[in-house]
Amino acid sequence: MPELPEVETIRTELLPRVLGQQFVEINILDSKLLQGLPSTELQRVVGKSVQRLERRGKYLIFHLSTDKSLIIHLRMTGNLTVNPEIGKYSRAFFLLSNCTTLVFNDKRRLGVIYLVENTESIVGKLGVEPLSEFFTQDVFIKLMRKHHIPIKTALLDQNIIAGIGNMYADESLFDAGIHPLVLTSTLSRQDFRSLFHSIRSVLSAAVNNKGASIDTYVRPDGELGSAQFYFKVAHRKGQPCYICGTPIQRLMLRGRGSYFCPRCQPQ
DNA sequence: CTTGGGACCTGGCTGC
DNA sequence: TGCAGCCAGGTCCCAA
Repeated sequence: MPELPEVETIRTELLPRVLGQQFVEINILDSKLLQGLPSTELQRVVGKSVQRLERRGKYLIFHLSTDKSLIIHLRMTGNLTVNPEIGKYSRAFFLLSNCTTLVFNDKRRLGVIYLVENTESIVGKLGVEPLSEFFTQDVFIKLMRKHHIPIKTALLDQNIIAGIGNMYADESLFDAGIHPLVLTSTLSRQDFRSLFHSIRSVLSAAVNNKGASIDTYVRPDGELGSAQFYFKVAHRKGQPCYICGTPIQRLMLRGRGSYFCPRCQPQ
């Protein structure tokens, strides 16, 4: 699933292909993508160029040479590729002035495209960027201590920290040796310090590995990411923990599967 | 404030 | 071989 490392990889690899380029042609194959925005509105982007490509949480923001910005969220199964064939799951494609074709593919049709004047109307509620300078130990501890909820629920709340999804929440908690159900209010300062460093190292390692190609995620050029090869708990139910050999378990938390080692992450 | 559930969505899997 | 039923999880929404 596209989480922060996947969206960041897409951003950096797309950047040289789209920066400064004009939209020449826009084709929406699945109008559901636009969430009710008339397709004709989106056509007004034709002739505008990409001034800046930004990631905020799991959102990708195309700042254009107009007062509107194009925002894409890939949700569960979306990806963005350049110059591929238009396939069964292609929902939209964009032709750019350098002849790059940008294709939005999405098997499960949950991905969305917004066109807005004020990007804050979409991303304004998002919490702190975990790889930014604004995310410090003290900020993290203050944010966590405001809540009394299971730590994994807190990590998944995009309005607290932006960009962590199910896979990297599990990996971070394993790295810090913290059980996903432990309440934020019962964790020690040392627990938070440890988890803070785990979040940063898990996310930055995954960015360096170009994201995790589980299910439908591919990089813009079609290549796979390799972060999945380094997963220690995510999607490893029943397999032995690399540290202690105990079989990895899975529990349900707010309708999401949570993978953890019952021995390394005691409750 | 928090929790739990449902909705969206469909490919892929299981089991009969 | 077919088909029903369930699962995957990012985000939003509603009821309790």
